[in-house]
Amino acid sequence: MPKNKKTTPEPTNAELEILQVLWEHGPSTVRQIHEQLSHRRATGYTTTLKLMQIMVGKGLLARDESNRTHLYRDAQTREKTQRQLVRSLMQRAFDGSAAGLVMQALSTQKASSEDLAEIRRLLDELES
Amino acid sequence: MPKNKKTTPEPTNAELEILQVLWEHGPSTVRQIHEQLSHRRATGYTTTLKLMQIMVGKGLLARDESNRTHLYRDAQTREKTQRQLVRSLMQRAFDGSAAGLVMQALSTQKASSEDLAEIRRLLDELES
DNA sequence: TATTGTCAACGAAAACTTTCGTAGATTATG
DNA sequence: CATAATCTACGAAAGTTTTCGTTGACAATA
Repeated sequence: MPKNKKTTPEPTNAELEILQVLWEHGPSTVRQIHEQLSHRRATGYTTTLKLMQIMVGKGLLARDESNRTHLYRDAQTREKTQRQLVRSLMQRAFDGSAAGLVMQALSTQKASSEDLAEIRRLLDELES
Repeated sequence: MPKNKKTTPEPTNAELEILQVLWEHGPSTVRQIHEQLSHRRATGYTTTLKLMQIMVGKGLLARDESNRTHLYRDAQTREKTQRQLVRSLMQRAFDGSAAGLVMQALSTQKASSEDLAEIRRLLDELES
């Protein structure tokens, strides 16, 4: 009985870690997610399970229950989730300024020259 | 007896709202912050006060107690805090990719052509 | 079939964040 | 001076997130 909220809530930090694994590996079981997660953080299996159940409740994940071992996948596209997070940070810390955020991002960590080229291409698109 | 943590923790959402007001108006009293804040959210004066006291404890704010009415200011520069948040989001949702984050940010909201030009300048710098 | 292992479900504890009521001190006002 | 207003401090309640122990169902296997 999924909740019927208008908007999907933002994933919490722990939830995002699970999403990252799903983004990298595609639909997975709890066991698989937990396996990957345990390389980064030290939490129990049931913690991961519980989080994923909560995420289904929130509409962040969907699952296939046709087998005993459920298969989970992201309910939103990666891009949609990322956009939501970026928009949120932009509002909360950059007063809504995309340029401000972009500039901090670029000065924060060196992007590869391919990345920079791709950003240029995007700029060209946006200006046309 | 201030804590002596090596790194300043990330501001929470409510804390970030307070920082935004400080960024806009400069060093302020609790009353002033609360006044500004009340335009966006509905919380009591003591809530704002308590948050700001916690923020001092965390090292997010500093205060001048020489007068009865304390004067608060940000303990980190705006840019430092923003970079910290951007870096965190980059890690948590973009697998450390600055380019990925930048591209979502640019496609999220139209930046002005001056902004775009400024970003180009930054790209030029980064490539040299 | 009996034992062992894996799974989902549940609930509650622990940790963290946000809220505000109350108290005591200081300053302003009548 | 007495009263009211304003401020900091404190602590605890309410809300949210993260953690994990335990249980019962099912499956693999000896």
